[in-house]
Amino acid sequence: MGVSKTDLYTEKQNSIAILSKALGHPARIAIIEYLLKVNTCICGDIVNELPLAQPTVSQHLKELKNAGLIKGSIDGTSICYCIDEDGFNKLKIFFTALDTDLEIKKNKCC
Amino acid sequence: MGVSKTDLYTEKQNSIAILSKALGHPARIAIIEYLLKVNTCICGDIVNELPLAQPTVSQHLKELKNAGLIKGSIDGTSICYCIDEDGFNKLKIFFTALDTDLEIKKNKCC
DNA sequence: TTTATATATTGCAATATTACGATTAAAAGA
DNA sequence: TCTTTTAATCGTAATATTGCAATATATAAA
Repeated sequence: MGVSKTDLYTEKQNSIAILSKALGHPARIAIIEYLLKVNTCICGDIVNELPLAQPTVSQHLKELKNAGLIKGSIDGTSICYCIDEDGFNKLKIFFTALDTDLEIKKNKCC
Repeated sequence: MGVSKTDLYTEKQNSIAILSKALGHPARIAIIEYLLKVNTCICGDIVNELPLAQPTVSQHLKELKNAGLIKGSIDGTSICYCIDEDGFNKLKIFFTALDTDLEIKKNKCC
């Protein structure tokens, strides 16, 4: 099928999955790392940075934006992109709780 | 194409992307959450827990195992699964560094 | 107004993912 | 040995993703 039954899971499960999925491509990790380094940049900067064509970069930016991991604001003919803390905070909360759980339980395995 | 050019990115970028991608489906988040709750379980337990058929669950388990997020060991006719800390530690390191970066720079946006 | 610049959108081909029925494999018990 | 139990694998259909050329859009500059 290729389609996931999102209505069968909790809102939190879907939310974490959407955020994780957006980070599930090396180009998008590269974009995030670049944005962390330069704080803000325009699409063209990323096109110069990555070995991908402009439409492909634009598509990756769209996915990161839809997931809530980056923000973009119009600045003349270009668009200024930066990290969106909201998305990363949600992930941080999830992984922190997960990590606490693992430490308490000392990760009992089989 | 549908294929990502993994050789064009750093090992770290690919590694984080693979781990994130594995978490990019609500069923797999549900499996992780369930494993955190019960520590260890067999495939059949997850089949009872999730609204998915046994082959589908088996496939999701395989992906989580390949990514290094869970471990499985043979126990008679069944297989005992548990969290693999190694994968989650890699993610933790990435997100912790990212978070430190954001706090230092106070996330300067456009 | 025309032209240049920057980015988004469209359309398409190649490939990957998701889901499940049917089947297989492997160990345990009768 | 035969049967049951448990989980993996195979095959397949439906859908999603990735990447790019071509095109569209929108603002700025000349």
